[in-house]
Formats: sequence, structure tokens, C-alpha cells
Amino acid sequence: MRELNHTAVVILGLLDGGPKSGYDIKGIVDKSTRFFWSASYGQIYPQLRELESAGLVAGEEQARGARARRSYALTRAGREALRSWLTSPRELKHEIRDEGILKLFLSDALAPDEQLANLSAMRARYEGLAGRLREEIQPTAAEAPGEFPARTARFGIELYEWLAAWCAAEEEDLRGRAG
Amino acid sequence: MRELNHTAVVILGLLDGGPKSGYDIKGIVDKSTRFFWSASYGQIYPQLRELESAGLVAGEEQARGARARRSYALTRAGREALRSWLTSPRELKHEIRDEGILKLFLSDALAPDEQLANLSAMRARYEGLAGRLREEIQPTAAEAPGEFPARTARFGIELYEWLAAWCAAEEEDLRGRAG
DNA sequence: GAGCACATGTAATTTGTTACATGATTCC
DNA sequence: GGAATCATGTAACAAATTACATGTGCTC
Repeated sequence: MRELNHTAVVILGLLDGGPKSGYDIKGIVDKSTRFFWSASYGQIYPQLRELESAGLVAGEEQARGARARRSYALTRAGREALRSWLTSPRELKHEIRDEGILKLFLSDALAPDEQLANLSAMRARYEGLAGRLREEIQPTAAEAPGEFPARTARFGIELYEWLAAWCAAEEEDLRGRAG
Repeated sequence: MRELNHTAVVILGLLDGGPKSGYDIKGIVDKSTRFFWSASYGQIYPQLRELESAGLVAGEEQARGARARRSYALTRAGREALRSWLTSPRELKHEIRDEGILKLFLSDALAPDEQLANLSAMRARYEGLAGRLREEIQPTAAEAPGEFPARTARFGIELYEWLAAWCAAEEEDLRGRAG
């Protein structure tokens, strides 16, 4: 195991709260870290196997009836690797990929009404994201152990509200300039 | 050409302002779209060839002396493809990958001083990004033709300032709770 | 002649998504 | 019995980074 990738960090982080299956992890990711770090089955299952062979998690087959279920628990080495990542002073990776901003950047090629339509769609997108965080993620975060999932959810909601507000102001500005 | 990928859109968008080489494009991307959509040589050069074989750009060898330079211009079909993408009503892709937020989310595993140190590093990261936008990207945007590059740069600066301010407020909150 | 900016490209690797394939259990 | 959820996994593909490889032209 060279260095933890982000899927690995998310997995270790979630397992810190107790043993879980790959299926559990996917479900929790979709209701928590998804908006700033997502993961698909295609990453989670292979990653769990890798983490196991590196000794950072320990898997255990739980045959309840004939249904297979493999539950993973954090090992001591896994907990240390997680802590080490969390306290590492490396530069923080930060990346945004946003089609709305790309359209905004290229909007000189568009007519004023098309520019406005794009900004309005961008605002709607952020409003929708704020709404989903509020409805799907915040309630789960409120029930989760610890206070930081809830703080993170609040961060996300406020961020998307700010983004929506920025779009609204820009729309106003463009309208004023046109009229 | 099934559908334009984002590197293709960025390329077509930049070529809308006049013919450019792959090297030029990379340089401009690094001084403009990088913060919300980046591209490396490993994407740009192959993509230019693909766009050419799809008829969306036209390449022309410009031998100045012995130094090779291949300049690409947008074709009519390319301009249409760009316009079509810019006005498409498809849901806007939006993605954030941010290690600071991931650390925040998992901060229940840390001691209070470590939590604060992480938030402070996250704030510093955003402040640094705001600074780089202001120093490296905004001046270029101001000189670029059209008004939207400058609007986009302002957007980026205000976004990172908001993010830094959020971190500062959260630090305050955590300190208050502790003391 | 050293160093930097110009200039193009490929190969290897990593990362991530989507679709596919399979089947059990539980609740109505 | 049918639908939803639980549960695991692979294969194919797409996207993106990094390192490597090569060489010119200009300026100090």
C-alpha cells in the first residue's frame, strides 16, 4: 500500500465508527460524503480487498442464512493510517469541475437571453443541491455520532446557498446592463 | 465523435477567440479555466487530433524555421458544436473533490487542537487560491476579449474568499465551544 | 554556452463511472 | 407472488495525471 487514496480514506473513516459491509459503506457515502467525495461499488469492493491485504481492515464473513455478507472492521494499523492521513500537513487537494462555470466563462459566444438562461439554470442547479443536502444529508448527519458530519452538512448547504445567491446577483447585474 | 467531452469544450471555446496551438491552449487554460476545469498535455494533444478528424477544428502546420508548430482553427461545424453544447439544457455536471472537507467530516477522530489546525490549514488553502486567482488569473482575464472571463475570475475570487471566511467562522465557533 | 521558453507528443498508470450479472430476504 | 431492498462483484470504458522523450530558438 503506497499511500492511501481517497476511497481508502473514506472507507477507513467510516469504519472508524464500527464494522460495515461494502454495501453499507456505499449507502452511507451516498448520504454523507457524496457531495465532496463520492465512491462507486466499482471502487469500494476492490478497495476493501486491497485494504484487507494491506492489513488496514479485517474482513469477516457473516453468513446469515444463505445470504453472503462480508463485514469489515478497522484494525489498529488501519486506525493509525487514518490518523496519520488526517493529521498530515501535505497540501490539501482541491478540485472543482463545474459545467455551469465553464458555460459562464464561454458566455461571450452567446446572446444576452442565452447568457441569462444559463445563469438561471446554474442557480437552479445549486438550489437543487442545497435542497438535497438539506433533505437527504443533513437529517442523517444529525443522527450520526459526533458533531462533524452535521457541521459538514451545514457547510455544504451554506456553500450551495451562497453559490445560488451569487448567480442571482449576477443575473440581476446582467439584466441591469441590458435594460 | 459521440459527444463533446470537457477538454473538447474547453479547446473549442478557446479557439473561438482565434487559432491556437496545443501549447498555447495549455498556457491559456493554466491562466483561466484551470480552477474549475483543468487540462494536461496528455489530454490536449490527442483531443486536438480527434477534433480534427471529426472536422470540428482544422490544423495547419506553421513551419517557422525548423521549429514545428501546428495551429488549429475552429471550423463552422466546430462553432456549431460549441454553441450547441453551450445552449444544451442537460443537467449541469458539478463535482467537488476537497481533502479539507473530507478531513473536516472525519474530525471527530481528532483532538480539538488537531481539528483547529486542520481548519486553519483549510482556510490557508482557500486564501492561497483566492490570492492566485487575483494575481495570476484576474489580470489575464481583464485583458481577454469579452467580459465573461473577468466575471468568472471575480466569481472564483469571491468563492474562495467566502470559503476562507467560513473556515474562520468555524474556527471561532470551535474555539468558543472549547474555551 | 547555459538556461529558459517554445513546442509536440507518447506511455504508463491511476482513478472513476456505468453497465452487467447474480442471487437472497423481507414485507406487503 | 411481486417488489423493494440487501448484497457482492466484474468488465468495459472513460477521463486524467505524470513521467518520459525529444528538440528548437532566443537571450544573456
